[in-house]
Amino acid sequence: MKAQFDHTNCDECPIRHRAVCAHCDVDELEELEDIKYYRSFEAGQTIIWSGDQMNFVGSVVSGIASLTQTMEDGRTQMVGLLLPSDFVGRPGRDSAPYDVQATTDVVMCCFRKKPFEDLMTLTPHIAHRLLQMTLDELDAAREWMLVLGRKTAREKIASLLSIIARRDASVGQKGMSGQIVFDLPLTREAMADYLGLTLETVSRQISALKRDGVIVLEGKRHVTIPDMGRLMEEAGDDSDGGFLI
Amino acid sequence: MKAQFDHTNCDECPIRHRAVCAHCDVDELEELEDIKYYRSFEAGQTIIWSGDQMNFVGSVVSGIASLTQTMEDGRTQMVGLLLPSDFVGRPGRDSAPYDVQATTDVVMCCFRKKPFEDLMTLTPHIAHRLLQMTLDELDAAREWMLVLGRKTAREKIASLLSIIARRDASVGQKGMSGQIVFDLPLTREAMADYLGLTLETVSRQISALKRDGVIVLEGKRHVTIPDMGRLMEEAGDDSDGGFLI
DNA sequence: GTTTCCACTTGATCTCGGTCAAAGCAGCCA
DNA sequence: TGGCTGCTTTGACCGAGATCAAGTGGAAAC
Repeated sequence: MKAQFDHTNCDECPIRHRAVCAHCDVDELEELEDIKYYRSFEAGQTIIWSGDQMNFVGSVVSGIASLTQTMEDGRTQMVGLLLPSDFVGRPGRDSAPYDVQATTDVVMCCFRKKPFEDLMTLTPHIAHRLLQMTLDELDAAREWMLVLGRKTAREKIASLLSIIARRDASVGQKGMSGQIVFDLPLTREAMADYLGLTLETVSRQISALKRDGVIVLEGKRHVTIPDMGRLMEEAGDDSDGGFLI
Repeated sequence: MKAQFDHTNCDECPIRHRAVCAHCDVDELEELEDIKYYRSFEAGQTIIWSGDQMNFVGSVVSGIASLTQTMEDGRTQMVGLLLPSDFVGRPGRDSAPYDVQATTDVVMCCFRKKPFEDLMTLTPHIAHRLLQMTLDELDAAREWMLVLGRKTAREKIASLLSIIARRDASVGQKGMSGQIVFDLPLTREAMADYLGLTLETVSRQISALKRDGVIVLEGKRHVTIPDMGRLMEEAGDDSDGGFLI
């Protein structure tokens, strides 16, 4: 598992064009290459515990990780979904503010924090890129606040499906009837934790969307979206939201 | 109103030690001073409309502003509260992702975006400080996701009160019985928009907290917290949360 | 083959917060 | 002084989603 990424050159990296190292020039990339190493995690494993010292930062290369906060009585809220190319860690901070968990098997490209921070002060490209990525995350978090605070259960499910579709999907039949097909990377419980619902409600609403023809389910995880516009309407988003079919 | 800040030197600025310009050295500060200007807004005024071109960035000097997202059918969610020293704007972005509104009368210290961005590429202090502030905002947004997704109405109110208390309060009687006293800067409706509730529910829960002695109200806005620990328990936060009385 | 397990579905009931409606209350203008 | 106007409180009722409780189905284990 680990070997499949070891010794990979950065310019062959599948996520490089979206990750923090995008737009780095050749010598910057070499510096990064010197301090990087890969780590693998199995589904369910906790990558970082809330409050832990974090001695590395890095990017998700494959798989899905999640950021979760938990109250003493066990109520949990997922506060972020990390897909390939997303950045993990806070340069300049010592301890993690929430748990990071591997939702599926995950491979990460890691940098020890100190050398990375040093590099960041020297290479404005990286600092700039990191600021842009952080601003994107902030926008995503705030968009999610609207979902959590004001949307109905059905709208929440539709919102989650369209977010996953947007980042994770492959287009099936091309052309005008461009269906979107993907596998849900989350259990019903994980979806519930992301959406601020119970898993029963998630299940019921998915059944309802299926009954109404908004989605097509094969098995429990394989989803087809016959009409992305319809799904976005169900999500309550402005008609297009910059989404490209 | 405007005149009271015009021509002020940065090193006399009341919010300077917390704002984006903190830790700048003298010549950096002079550069900022060259491109800064003040703008005032009245309570209720919209500072930036969602989707607008943003040609400036800046810091809140006094007053309170809020970031809000609105759905087509009118449901609105406040996604951020900007207190003095908080930064407004996204270097490197053209259009605003949400409305910025003056909740009270607001004075802002603005910089035209282009010169600020240029300055940022030259002065690592500012870029670094901005990244740190953005990471703080991200943490705050994610903490709020837990509030929106998993807390009860009573816990939501208690959470909001303790956040305002933390940043906005003055300590009354010093010593062991350190009461905390402040004026609510938000209407019941604005609180509801922040908490994902209706204004009626906000009103009822405030009445309940008052009845139970968690808070003391004089009039509708003046709040005394006799026991901050008690309030934080009601908010469902971990006992101390790093809060210092 | 069948047992077990786990993720999921479905049903019955309850409850918290939303909705609708009516006052209360302070500041403001005439 | 009196009536507006806008913010707030309070009450009565309702419903979306939570809770509690079976039941289903498919894949791995024996």
